[in-house]
Amino acid sequence: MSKRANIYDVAERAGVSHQTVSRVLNNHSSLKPATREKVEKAIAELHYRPNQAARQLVTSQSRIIGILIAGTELYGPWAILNAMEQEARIEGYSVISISVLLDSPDSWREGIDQLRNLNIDGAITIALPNALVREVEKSFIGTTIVIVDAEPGAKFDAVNLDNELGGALATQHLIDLGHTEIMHITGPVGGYEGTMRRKGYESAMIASKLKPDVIEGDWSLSTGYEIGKRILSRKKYPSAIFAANDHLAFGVMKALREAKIRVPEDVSIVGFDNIPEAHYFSPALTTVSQRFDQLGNLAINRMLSQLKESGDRETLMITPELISRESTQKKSANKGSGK
Amino acid sequence: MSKRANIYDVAERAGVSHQTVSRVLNNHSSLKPATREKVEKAIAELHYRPNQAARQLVTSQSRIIGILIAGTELYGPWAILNAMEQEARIEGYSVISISVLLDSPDSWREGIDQLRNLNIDGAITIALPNALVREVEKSFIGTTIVIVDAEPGAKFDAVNLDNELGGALATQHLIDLGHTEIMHITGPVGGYEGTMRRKGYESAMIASKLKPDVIEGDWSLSTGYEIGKRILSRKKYPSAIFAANDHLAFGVMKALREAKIRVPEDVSIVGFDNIPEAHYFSPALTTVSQRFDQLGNLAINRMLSQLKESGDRETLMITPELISRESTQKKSANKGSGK
DNA sequence: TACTCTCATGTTAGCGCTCTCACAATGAGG
DNA sequence: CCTCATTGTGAGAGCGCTAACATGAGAGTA
Repeated sequence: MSKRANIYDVAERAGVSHQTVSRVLNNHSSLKPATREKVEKAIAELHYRPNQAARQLVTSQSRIIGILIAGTELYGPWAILNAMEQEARIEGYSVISISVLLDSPDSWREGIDQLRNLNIDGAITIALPNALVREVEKSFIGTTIVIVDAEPGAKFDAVNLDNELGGALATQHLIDLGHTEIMHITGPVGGYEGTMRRKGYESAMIASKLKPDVIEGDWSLSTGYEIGKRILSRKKYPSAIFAANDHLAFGVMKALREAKIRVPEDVSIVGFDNIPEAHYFSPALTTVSQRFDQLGNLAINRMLSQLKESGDRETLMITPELISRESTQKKSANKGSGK
Repeated sequence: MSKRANIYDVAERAGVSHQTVSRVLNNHSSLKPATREKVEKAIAELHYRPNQAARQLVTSQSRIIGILIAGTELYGPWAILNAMEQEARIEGYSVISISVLLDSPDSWREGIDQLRNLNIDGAITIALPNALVREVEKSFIGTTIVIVDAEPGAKFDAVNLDNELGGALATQHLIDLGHTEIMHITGPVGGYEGTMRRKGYESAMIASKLKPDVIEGDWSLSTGYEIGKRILSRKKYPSAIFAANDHLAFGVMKALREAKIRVPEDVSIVGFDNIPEAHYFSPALTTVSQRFDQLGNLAINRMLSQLKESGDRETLMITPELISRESTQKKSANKGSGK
């Protein structure tokens, strides 16, 4: 195995010109079946693989999609990324993902820079804060962009979960169970998803003439725990809590547990995301389920169709679903509030 | 913004030859500072970025590392991958990850194929079944390979957690608490990590003259749950269980909870991995912690040093640590066994 | 039989870069 | 003032591929 074969080696072996080999490689029409077979035989014998760099150089497309992702601790982004990778592979594309720190603009710039140095055909952003999405839009002028789980801009395709609906669903579930003091713990401020979930919560509350009670969080387990403790230090605590994601809910539940407050008997809890652990938690977590895989697939499909026939901008929305488990129950008259 | 600038455009603007620009780009010595500055100014003004494809074509290296990963549901591989991406970025490398299905050799072939079509400088495998690792070794002859969390071969660098030690640590912890009937739920058969953890368990048991009691599992929550139910249907159940990962432990705990068997009062449970949720579970899970980030960093460092000065093969090992939480306690005489 | 027209294949140029080699300019030593 | 090393810069080739154009062999038509 001296050197990697190139297109001329194949051509020589097959007794044709290198151009004919290229035609076989790219599935051109007007090729005699016999010729094609000869070439394919030679390709197989030499274990020939086209050099992607050369191909990229001349076609100026890499069949690589760059993905900018934040919040590396979280299940959601990874699940989406994974779905994207699978879907892209089917279409012969690959995916390069760069993950940046949610709260470090320096790391944003660095990530964007690296992505720009790569020859990517398009960029997808997953769950980025609004400010970073704007940054990406500015940096990738001329590049196709698809935005996932972030504030849609008019200029780019976006694929989102209907976070507002999800927030409303969660809240309405608690209202339907008779709760009136329902607190909401938000995701990080400046993030699209959290903002929309909060909006859903607020409108559902107001629609039922209830007073919203919001405390700002982020997506982390530890913040959930901290906030749980903070809630307990109040004079009065709510009978139900809607946390903006499952991790926050887990954190809160730990704090409640430590204070011997029972879920769901004393406090009902709803999460958001339906991460795999939610079903197995004790008590099993009522949550809003989102199809991460679907989100990923849709995003890739949008990207590829933009790449092929750059059509109109679209914002797709997928619909969340409430999964009712053990962590929520009807409010009982004698419980839920006061210390 | 008509077209992307190339090296000649920069050269013209700076009043030098393209070759001098190339030298600036590649940090050659023997360049007058004044010349360098002129060129850098032109680069900035034109927003010039070198075309990677052209560079790859001539240098025949892409500065991209391909990563083959399995078990997409799991926290561990993603955490490792994430660490790798960060570390690679520091060195100016990028990472392309391909994830394959643990139990589908078809998907293995496909993943390997895609990776081979890419111009990667090296390949890293994460947590693959032994059979797949062998497959990778065969397919990437001539390519630098680093194996993470899998059976080390003599021919390649490997970076592993000391899984055997981890298994022993977990088991010994239970033995130290006075347990004698300690069951182990393994990871998937044919996987390196699970096998080694089991080995650690078995030697610890035998060293204490206890009889190993093993049931084969995989890495999933649902399998943990199924096995939990199966254990309960026995005449006698153990007073302690060591599950090969945290997800299995969570599953088992749910099954126990449903049967009103208390953890840790009736049964102590130890997991493995220390996923973020472990600390927040109810009861908080005693587990064996592994530094996924460290694993990822080491792997990238091995890879890069191989790429630079292909030295000797090494197998690195990192050390796990037992994290004792609420799910384990001293065996009390009157409990733990029988229905 | 000459003339188009199609199909199948070959020839050539060039994508943007790095590498090798050649050469000009500078300065030290005789 | 000439030689010779040393340093800085330029010219040209070529990496492996695709796209555009060129060519030749048959088939179809008058």
